[in-house]
Amino acid sequence: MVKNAPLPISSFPTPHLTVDVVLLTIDQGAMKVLLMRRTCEPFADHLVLPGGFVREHQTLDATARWVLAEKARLPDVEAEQLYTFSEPARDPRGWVVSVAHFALVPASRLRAVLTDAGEDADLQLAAISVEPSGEVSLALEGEVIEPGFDHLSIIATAVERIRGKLDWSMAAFALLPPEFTLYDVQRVHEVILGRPVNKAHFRKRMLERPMPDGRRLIATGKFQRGHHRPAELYKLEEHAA
Amino acid sequence: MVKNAPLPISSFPTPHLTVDVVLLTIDQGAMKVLLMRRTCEPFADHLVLPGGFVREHQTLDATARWVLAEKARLPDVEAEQLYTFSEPARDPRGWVVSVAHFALVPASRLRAVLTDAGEDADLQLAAISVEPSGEVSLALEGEVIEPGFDHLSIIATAVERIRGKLDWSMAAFALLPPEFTLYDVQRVHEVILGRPVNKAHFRKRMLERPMPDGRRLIATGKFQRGHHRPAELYKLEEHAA
DNA sequence: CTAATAGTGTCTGTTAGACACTATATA
DNA sequence: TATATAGTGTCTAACAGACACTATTAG
Repeated sequence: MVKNAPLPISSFPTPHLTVDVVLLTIDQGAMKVLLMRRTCEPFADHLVLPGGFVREHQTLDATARWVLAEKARLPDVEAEQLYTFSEPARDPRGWVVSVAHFALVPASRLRAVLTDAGEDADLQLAAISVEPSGEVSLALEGEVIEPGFDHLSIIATAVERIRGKLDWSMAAFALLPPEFTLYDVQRVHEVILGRPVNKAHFRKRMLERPMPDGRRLIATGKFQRGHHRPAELYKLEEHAA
Repeated sequence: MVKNAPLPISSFPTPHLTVDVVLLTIDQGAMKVLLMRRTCEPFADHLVLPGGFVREHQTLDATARWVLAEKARLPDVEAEQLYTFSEPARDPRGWVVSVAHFALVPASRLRAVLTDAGEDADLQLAAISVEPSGEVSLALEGEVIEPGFDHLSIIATAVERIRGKLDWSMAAFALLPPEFTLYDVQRVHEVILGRPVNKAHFRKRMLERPMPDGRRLIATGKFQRGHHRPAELYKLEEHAA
């Protein structure tokens, strides 16, 4: 695989390079990940992360966006690079290195895609369980499932990453609709961290401290009516631009 | 995107895959990075990060260790994966994707390698300056230098990463000899963070809190004699195994 | 009214920085 | 002695969790 640019770069074999995307959401009080059912070997009929080969003259980010748009039918979703997986045996077909990315989307938007696409798209939302030890497992309608390739490791890495950056990032808001109650935000944090957080303190902190990008939470004056006392809806301040 | 088992995987071109290593150290009160002088085009005579192609049946970690051992003459140094750089124009020779790693080593050990190898090895230690804005620049003996390829971006990413994890990691100890004074540790933190830290509080925290791996700092009873009051030497507790 | 959820006030322990203080070596 | 560096004690502010309290809706 010698390049014809000024000089040959090297005579060694080159790997196939792919991007796999861990699309996380919070649905019914649980972290879930989008998987696709494979139709061919290897791992035919297994569920795997959506992914695709990196094309020449394309960046990894662009490939991740392409995967999200084409395979998950989610244009306009940003992905962040997670880790590059290179175990030689990770793909039985040969030498395939995968740059894992992760992305966050509100369950409402994902549900729309799933029902719109119907079942023919073979898109599934698997629930993620995280042991206190950090071990991760997946379940579909209560049944534990084993994803293909090394994709369980990739998902575990994504969970670890989002837990680590939750506090100083806007991650929670990427998982929520544009307007939300403070309890919604708290529940997102609790689900991701896998433990309860202090209500009074959490609310104070969210309202007093601006987000990493400088924006604050502002009350909309609107209320979410439920069976009991309505909760006020908040939104992120507009971008200062 | 044909995926017939077992081969071929895809008919698209595949990229060259390399590993570049950001080897950081603290020397004379400054963060420094190990660079090598290139002898051929492109960027002939420029300084660049040590790196190498990933071979088939090798992991990225193994490649990073190989680069450290062969190019920097530092066997037994561990590298951590940093970020994968994929800008199509980053290498004028063609499509080269690089998985950047970073590693930490005490200046004493690096100095030994540099003097031992002599200047024929073309290894250089460049000082890293970090603006409050986060912008990074390199200097060699006071002269600002521009490394080849996108390696300045890679170094900036490494600085950002080590700043972020300094507090909860053992990073400082990888940059120090086995025995050190508490001031040594404080100075490492100050250089990396680019700001002073509180002496009394820093010492208390270092002595009271175990490291992430559970080990504590223990006094050796030995003292480093200088021009004034000697400072006690500490070391990391032995591994519990 | 009660039940249930929304939201607040107050206490307490921990962490961090400021800053002044003591301690001990060399010269 | 002076001086520079090593190391500590104390105050204060910010932060986080515990927990009880008030507030407002549906029914």
